[in-house]
Amino acid sequence: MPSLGPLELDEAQFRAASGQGNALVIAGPGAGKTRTLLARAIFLMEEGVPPEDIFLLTFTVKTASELRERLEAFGVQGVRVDTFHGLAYEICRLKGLSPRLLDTEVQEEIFKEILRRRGHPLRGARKKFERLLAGPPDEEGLLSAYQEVLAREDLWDFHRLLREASSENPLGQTPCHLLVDEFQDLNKELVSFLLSFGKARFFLVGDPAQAIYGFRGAHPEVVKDFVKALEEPTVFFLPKSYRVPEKILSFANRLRETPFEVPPLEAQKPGGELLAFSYERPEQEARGVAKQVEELLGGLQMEASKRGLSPGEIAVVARVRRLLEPVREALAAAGIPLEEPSSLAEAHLAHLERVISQAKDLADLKRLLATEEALPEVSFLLSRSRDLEDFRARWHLLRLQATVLLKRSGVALLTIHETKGLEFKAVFLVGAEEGLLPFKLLSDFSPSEEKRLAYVAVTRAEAVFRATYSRRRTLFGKRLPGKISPFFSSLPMAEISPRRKPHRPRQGSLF
DNA sequence: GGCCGCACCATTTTT
DNA sequence: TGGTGCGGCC
Repeated sequence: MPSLGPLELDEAQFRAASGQGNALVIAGPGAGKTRTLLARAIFLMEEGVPPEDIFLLTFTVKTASELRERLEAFGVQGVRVDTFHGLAYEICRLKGLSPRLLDTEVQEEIFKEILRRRGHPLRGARKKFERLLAGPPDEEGLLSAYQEVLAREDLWDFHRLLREASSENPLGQTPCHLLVDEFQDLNKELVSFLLSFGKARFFLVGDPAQAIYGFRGAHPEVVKDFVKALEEPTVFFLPKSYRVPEKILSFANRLRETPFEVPPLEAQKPGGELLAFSYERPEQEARGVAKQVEELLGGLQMEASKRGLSPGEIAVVARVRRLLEPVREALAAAGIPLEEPSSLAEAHLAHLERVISQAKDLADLKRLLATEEALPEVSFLLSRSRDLEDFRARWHLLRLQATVLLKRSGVALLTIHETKGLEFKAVFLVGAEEGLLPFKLLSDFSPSEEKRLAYVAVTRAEAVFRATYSRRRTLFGKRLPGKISPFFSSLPMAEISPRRKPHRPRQGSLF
C-alpha cells in the first residue's frame, strides 16, 4: 500500500494526491475524500512547496476545524486551512477593509425597505430575497439596489465579502495551491473567488452525485464550466467505498447520477441491510421507527452483528423537517435520547459571547478565555486576530457560519441536507413517499437534484438503511398518494407484525 | 395605531 | 393545516 507521510492510501488515492497540474478528484461516499485532500497537502510539502502557499478550503467551519486538527496531529504546520468565507475575510483585511457582517434579519430588513420604497408588496419578500441572492437574473434591479445600500453604508454580507475579496485579489499574483473540498457545491460566486487566484493550481475534491445545493446556485453546469476554465485538468476517480457496505452500495449505485462519466463504486465491506416499511399513518410510522430504534439499541436483535448500537450511531432523516415531528415525539415517549442540529452548541456560544463582550482588549480576552473550555475554532480565531475589533468581527463571522455541531450522544433527527458528510451505522429515512421524495409539492423542483438527495440519504448508512412511508398522510392540508417513493420501490418490503395477531394465518396448503 | 378576517402559500439553508 | 401579510375598519 502506498503512503504519503503518515497516511496510508490506496492506488487511486495515491495517484490523485501525487499528480501534477490541475486535478478534479471524484470521490464517492466513503472513498477517502478527506484522506486524499490531506495527502495532497503533504505531497506538496514533500515536493518543497512552502506551506503558506497551500490553501485547504472548505465550506464549513466544522470541516476546516477537523482538517486543521488532523494536520496538526501529523505535525504539519503552516498550511492555511480555512472556509472560503474565512479566507475571503482575510483577503479583505489585506486590502485594508474591515468587514462587519450583518445578521440575516437585518439584511432582510434592508431588502424590505427597498421593496417598500418602490411600492412592492412585502409578501414573500424573504423568499424573493433568497432567490435573488442565489443568482441572477435581477430584472427589477432589486438586488443591485440592496447591494448599493451595503456599499454606501459599509455594511457586509457573505456575498459582498466574496465579491470584494475576488476583485483585485492581492493573492492573485502569487503562485499557490488551492485544495478545494466539495467542489460540486460551488456556485458562480465561489468560482469567481477561486479564479481570482490567478496563478493558482487547483486540486478539487468532491462528488457531483451529491450535489444538493442547487437552490443556492450550485449547479452541475457551474462546476463543468469551472473545470473547463482550468488548464488541462486531470480527472481522477476514487472507486472504492470503505464506508457503504455491498448491498446498500449496489442499490445506491442505481441512484447515482453524475454529469461526469464514471464507473460505479466498489464496496469494500460485505453485507449491509436494506429494507422498506409501510405504515398506515405517520404516527404509526413514527412509533414503528421508535420500536426499531429500541431494538437496535437494546440488542434484542437476533443477528449478532446488529446488536447494541449506541444512540449516536443512529439517524432518522427526512426530506422536510416537518416529517420528523412525529418521530421526535415517539422517540421521546420511548425515552430515547435525541439530538438535533444547532440546539446544543447555542448555549455554549451564547456563554462565550458574554465573555467576549466583557473583554477590554485582546490580551484581556485571552486571559478571560483561558479559563473557558477550549473550542478549537475560537483558539484559531485568537491566533489570527490583530486586535479586539478584528477578533469581534471574526467571531461574528464564525457565529453566522457555525450552526450544526453534533455531539453524537443521541439519535440524530436531521433533514437529508443536514446529513451530508456524516455517516451512521443505521439510517432511517421517513416519508420515503411519492410526493415527498422527489418533493413535488412545489412547482420548481429539480428531479435530478431530488435523486441526488435520495442518493445522499442512502449512502450515509454504514450497515443498515431503512426507508419508511405512510399510506395516509396530509401535508399543508393536502392528501398525499400514500405510495412508496419511486426511488425506493425496488426495496424489499419488511413484514410488519400486527400488534395482536387476530388469528393465526391459516397454513393453507404448504404444498 | 390596533384589531379582525380573508387570502395566500408553503423546502432544502454548508456560508 | 397554520402562519402571516394586507386591507378595511374603528
